[in-house]
Amino acid sequence: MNQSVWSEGMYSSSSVCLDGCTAEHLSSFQPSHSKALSVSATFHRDGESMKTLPDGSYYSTRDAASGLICSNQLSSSRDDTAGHLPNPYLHQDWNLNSGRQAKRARVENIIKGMTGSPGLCCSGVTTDQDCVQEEEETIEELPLNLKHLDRSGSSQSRATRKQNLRQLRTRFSHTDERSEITDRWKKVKLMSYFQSKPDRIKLMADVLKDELSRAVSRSVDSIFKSMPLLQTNDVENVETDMDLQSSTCRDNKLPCCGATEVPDVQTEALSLVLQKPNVEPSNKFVLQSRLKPRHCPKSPNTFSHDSAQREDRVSEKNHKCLPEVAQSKFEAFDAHWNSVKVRSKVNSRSVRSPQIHTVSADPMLLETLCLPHVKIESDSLVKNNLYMLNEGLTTNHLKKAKLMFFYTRYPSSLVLKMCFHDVQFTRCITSQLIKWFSNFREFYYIQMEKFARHALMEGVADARRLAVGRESELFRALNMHYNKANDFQVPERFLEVAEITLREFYIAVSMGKDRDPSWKKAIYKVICKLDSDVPAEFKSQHTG
DNA sequence: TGGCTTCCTG
DNA sequence: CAGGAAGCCA
Repeated sequence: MNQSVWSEGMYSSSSVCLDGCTAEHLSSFQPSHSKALSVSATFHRDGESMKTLPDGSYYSTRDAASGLICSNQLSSSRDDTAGHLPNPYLHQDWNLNSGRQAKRARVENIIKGMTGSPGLCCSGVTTDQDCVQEEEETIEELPLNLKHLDRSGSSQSRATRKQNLRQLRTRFSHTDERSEITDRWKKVKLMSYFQSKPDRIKLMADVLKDELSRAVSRSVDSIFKSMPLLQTNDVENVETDMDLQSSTCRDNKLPCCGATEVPDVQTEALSLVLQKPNVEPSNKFVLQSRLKPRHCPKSPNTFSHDSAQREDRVSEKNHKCLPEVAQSKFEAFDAHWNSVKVRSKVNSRSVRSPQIHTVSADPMLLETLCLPHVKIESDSLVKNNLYMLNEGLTTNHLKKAKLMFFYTRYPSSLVLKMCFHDVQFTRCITSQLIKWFSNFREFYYIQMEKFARHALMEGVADARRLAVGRESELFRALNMHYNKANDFQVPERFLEVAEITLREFYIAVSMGKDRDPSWKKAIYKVICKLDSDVPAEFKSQHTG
């Protein structure tokens, strides 16, 4: 469908171009007030102009010499060969070239379709006599005090007609929909009575345009109101995954991501959702969706009351292993260590967005509505939906990998594939995951060495006095790195492994093994044997 | 030789 | 966290 149909301007325009739509599209595109107001629309199939009927069926205009007026013909097809003055408010279906009677018949048919009143309209080709008779009948319905008015229909100026139309629009814009339509058409009939026949036709056409615009506008509104898929969850996903990253292509220098680096994360993410055509940035619908507040409940803290009590006990134990005096000194040591050992990390690198194959949560609806730009926008909003297949790793995957580290420091490729089966595994994806765990280990061992040296400096004489509890500084540092949100219950086994690692480092440093450049390898050998199985939850269907 | 790991750097 | 170099190992 022509995008202009959905632009702001459509609400005040009668131009309803449905080119590109199929009959199926239109059959579902029913105005919300179809009972009160039937709207015809035109689309094209194999070069043939098709028209819809109020009941949803459609037929070819080739076969129809008269009948429903094509809305876009109303607006775009104009031919003044009939000798009518051009009227910017009036565009008749001159293409059919059936003469004034046929034109009048079509107008009358529109009235029939919109009012549903058989008494108001002639079927098929109507003669002037028919319509004169109809007008006589209509006059009988007029209030008595109006009957005396001159019914010769002295021609009014077009300015007067416009004014009449404006008055109609103004006066009947806030009343009940159905009675409003009925009343409107009564007024139109009344107004038209005082005008010459050509002017009456023009007035009718003007009002028809107005009604058509109203109907389409209401239909669009109702359609948008009935689209739940672009609500909160999707917006939340957008915000969550704005900082998606995928360095996988860089690994192999493949252009698969098709991403040009831009400084702004959001810009990156949005630019990669799809190569969009020029989409109206002022699209009200998109704007509203983006502005919707996120109200996704944060995952509950999994720490139970029991575990909190246990932590309290552990906390006391840990305070014993790290003397209070050392607590204050540790900060100075930490600063010194960081300046000497820990390399400054530049983490401001903009994360990269993955290339994602997305399928809209409800593609059928969007396709049916012929809203290509809405579909594109919604694609950007539903990245985490059911049909997604990641070609890149997201921040959710990173978070999951960090949590996995609590169980396994040296995951095999098989384990990685089992835990990240929502990712299309390639060599570069595997490399990136392995690299992640390598980085995790690096941080882990750096922390271990730092705390081991600190303990040694503090005069801890026995490695058995070193313990790692949930309240220890070491654990806090690790937890901050791997479980920043602190919404994951770190397994007890990890604390045990961390304690073993700390003691290994302490022993190695205290024995002077660190003079050997490869002194850490022996520790690595020990630690790599302490991996646990990753829980089944990590291998379940959904990441995160 | 390819896969994996650590170390170093940004 | 990523990139790259270097080393180890089957």
